[in-house]
Amino acid sequence: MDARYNPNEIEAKWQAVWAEQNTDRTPDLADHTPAPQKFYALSMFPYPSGNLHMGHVRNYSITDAIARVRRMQGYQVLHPMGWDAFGLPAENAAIDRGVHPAIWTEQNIAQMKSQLQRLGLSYDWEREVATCRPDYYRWTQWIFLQFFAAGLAYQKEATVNWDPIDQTVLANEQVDSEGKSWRSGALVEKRLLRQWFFKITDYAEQLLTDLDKLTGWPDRVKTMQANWIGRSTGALLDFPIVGNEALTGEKITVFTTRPDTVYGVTYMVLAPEHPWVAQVTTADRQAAVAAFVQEISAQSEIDRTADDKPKRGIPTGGTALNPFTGEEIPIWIADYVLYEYGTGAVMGVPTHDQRDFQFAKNNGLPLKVVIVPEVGASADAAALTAAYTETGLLVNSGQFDGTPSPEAKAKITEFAEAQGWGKAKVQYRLRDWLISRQRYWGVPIPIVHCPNCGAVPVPDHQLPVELPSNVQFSGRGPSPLAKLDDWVNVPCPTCGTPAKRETDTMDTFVDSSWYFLRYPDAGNESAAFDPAKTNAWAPVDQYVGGIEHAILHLLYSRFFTKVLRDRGLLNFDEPFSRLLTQGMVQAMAYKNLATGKYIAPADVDFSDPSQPKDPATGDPLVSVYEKMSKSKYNGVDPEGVLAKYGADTSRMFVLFKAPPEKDLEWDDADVEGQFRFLNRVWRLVSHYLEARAGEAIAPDPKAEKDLRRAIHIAIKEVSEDLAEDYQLNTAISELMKLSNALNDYTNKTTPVFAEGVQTLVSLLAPFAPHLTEELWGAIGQSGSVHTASWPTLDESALVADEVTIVIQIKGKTRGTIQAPAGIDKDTLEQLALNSDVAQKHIAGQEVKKAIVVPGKLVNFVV
RNA sequence: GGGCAAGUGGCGGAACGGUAGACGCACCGCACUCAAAAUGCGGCGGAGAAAUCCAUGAGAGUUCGAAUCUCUCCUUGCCCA
Repeated sequence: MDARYNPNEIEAKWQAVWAEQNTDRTPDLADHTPAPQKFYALSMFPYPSGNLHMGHVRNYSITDAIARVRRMQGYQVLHPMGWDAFGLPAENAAIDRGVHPAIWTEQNIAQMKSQLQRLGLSYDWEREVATCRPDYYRWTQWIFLQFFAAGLAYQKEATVNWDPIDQTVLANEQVDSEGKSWRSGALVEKRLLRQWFFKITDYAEQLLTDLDKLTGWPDRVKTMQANWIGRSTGALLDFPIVGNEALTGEKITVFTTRPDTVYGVTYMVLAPEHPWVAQVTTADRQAAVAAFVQEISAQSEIDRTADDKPKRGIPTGGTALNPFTGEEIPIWIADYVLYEYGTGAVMGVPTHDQRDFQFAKNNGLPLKVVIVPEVGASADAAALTAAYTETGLLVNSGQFDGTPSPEAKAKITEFAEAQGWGKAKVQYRLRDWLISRQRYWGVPIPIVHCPNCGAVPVPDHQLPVELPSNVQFSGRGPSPLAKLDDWVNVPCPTCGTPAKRETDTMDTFVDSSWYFLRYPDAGNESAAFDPAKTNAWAPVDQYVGGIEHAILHLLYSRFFTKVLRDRGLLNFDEPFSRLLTQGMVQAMAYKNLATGKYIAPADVDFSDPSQPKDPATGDPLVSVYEKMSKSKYNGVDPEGVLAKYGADTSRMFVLFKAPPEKDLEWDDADVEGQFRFLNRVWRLVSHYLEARAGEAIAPDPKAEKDLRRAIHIAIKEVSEDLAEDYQLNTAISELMKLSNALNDYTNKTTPVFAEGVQTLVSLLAPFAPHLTEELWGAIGQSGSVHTASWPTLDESALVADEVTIVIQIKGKTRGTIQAPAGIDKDTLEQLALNSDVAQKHIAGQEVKKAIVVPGKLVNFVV
């Protein structure tokens, strides 16, 4: 064994050995009877940008440590990796640099794969998937057709972002905060296009109620999903349109969570996109209304509904009837009503809804109080300075006067139902998932549009519908696929008539909504997966990834799982049993508050160390920890850290510095600290080997027993830290304690010391796999430490002869005594009472009560 | 505005309702060295000579005992409006 720890040398050596021996191959569950204990450990797969960043290092180090621990604990482990490889950046590279997206993507995958391998992550690379490869997206298409067959994939008109200069559709992320195209700078317009949707709303209730099953998920993620689904109970109420020949007998239906306020309705509002707008509008109002509609169409949804923006609207001249009061009320259109949400129309109750209140005040609409806080309270609308949104008693509400408002919700709904004016309704904020993308680098939607048969699924045996490779990328005009006539024009699979392929591709979230089902059977060429294999490995036992996926990716994956279960392909209904959302990796950034610009750390003027300055302006800079990013010049490249300290130190640092779910502040000094620790472990083993080779020294029984206790405390604590919640930072601190105890122990020749060294190497293995593999061989163990078993806790070793007992007087700690372990309560109380500490503080006072916690403390109440 | 987290030394962070600050970083002292680095030993919340006292965002409460449980408030972050 070398005297010096040389990480680069041993890491390269062991990575080659592991690769050659295929150490991390997944065991075959079918080989084991009875069924073995399986463990499916999964990190969220990355987008292959070509550059590994610290967030990846953190994510994968966490999951790898977990996978390695479980292997050592005897589980059969599946720990795969793959690539979320479709998406915009590849298409941009094609436009900007003329390199085909497939080539660009595969190059990036190769690059990132070698970076990942440098980290010593125990992946079974035989199961690698890449969503952009036909052997994968063939099955994405097949799953789409499963949805289609189940009536869960359908087309409807929806708005898209339209760039009028480039004549192309833009993704939301290609539109900046000012509503301009990132490429052309043109003001983005809204256009209606016929597009594909997944009917996730059919599963809204299940997706909500099943959150209760997810006991291994962080509460905040569940809350975020629940908010996103947004279940609200209320009523659909109908307001007949009056005085309009074209719409005779038609009704405007609104959804409201406050049917108790229906007697206070003083106007109706339609979304500007509502199909009846033109017909409802009276002749004299047509021009003004059309202009308003045009203007609103240019605004983003966020602008339209933001709380701090004034709500704008204009009257249509049309009139509706409030059937409850018999009053005629004006119909308006306004920006804050969205056509996609609810029924695209709302009832206006200015007195009991704050948004309606402001709208009515701004537009001179009447107010009518229908709920008062208590009996006899003023019902004067003019006196209100804000809407009264609390519960109360109904007034001005006909037969419902005096009813408490919560009760009135149900009563008025029942009454409406009886009268044929409406019905109770559960509404969700969740909308159907728009999966159509008008671009090239995605999964082609396997549909052919036939003039006779309509939308016809491409037959299974014709899958995959491959992406053509002879494509021009300009970033202008329609999707590259739509421009390829020989690709678009095909006969209808059903009737043979000339027909056209669907040219939309799928949202990349579709690709990632099922990849975890593919890993258990990644090579399958005749099915997306063999249900027997996927049911055996899935659900994922531990999923690890960023909080930014708390809503969409995780919700979509849950949706897919439920749909595929209902199609008989899966026997479970939640894909991820436990979820760990790791925090961000942050680093110090220097910001000039005056200019709002970030300064690269290398450029900062540190001539006054207490006050960094902007080298250009001389302004003082504030230093703050922020998420690593190019724009803030605070990124730390993993390659540099790996080259300098090696993979083991990098892994140890990201695992030790903060609990996994919290943000981690990058600090070079702390990386050094971890490097020092690994060096100490190296020297410890080195000293141990020297001592072992020399003459044995007679052991001191008491010291040996204490050391053995320290060893088994470490086993206990580390095992507990890794049991469920993965407190990796404290697990490593326990290893440091054990290392310190062994270092302090002078007689390194004894069997107990040898046990200590072997235990330390084993417990450290999941975190620093290369170092421990080297040391495992050096101390004379055969095979790999990673296939060795996890140290077994000997409970008897934890028992101490003497324990420290805390002496408290009236709950205040006054000192400690040493007492024999395992003595009975009364003896302990006597011992404590007679102690110097107790005598001094009791000082003649009467002891009224003594609380004795065996092995811990005695508290005297005087 | 609503919901969910969180607030502990100079810093990151530990603490089944039971000695607050484990472990690490930074810093200080000492040893080794011509010197430095590395390494090793020791110190390190505040006040005090000490005995002790005070300290977990603020305030109340429950309890023999509260960083931990309850309530009110303040601050920060995230999600939803």
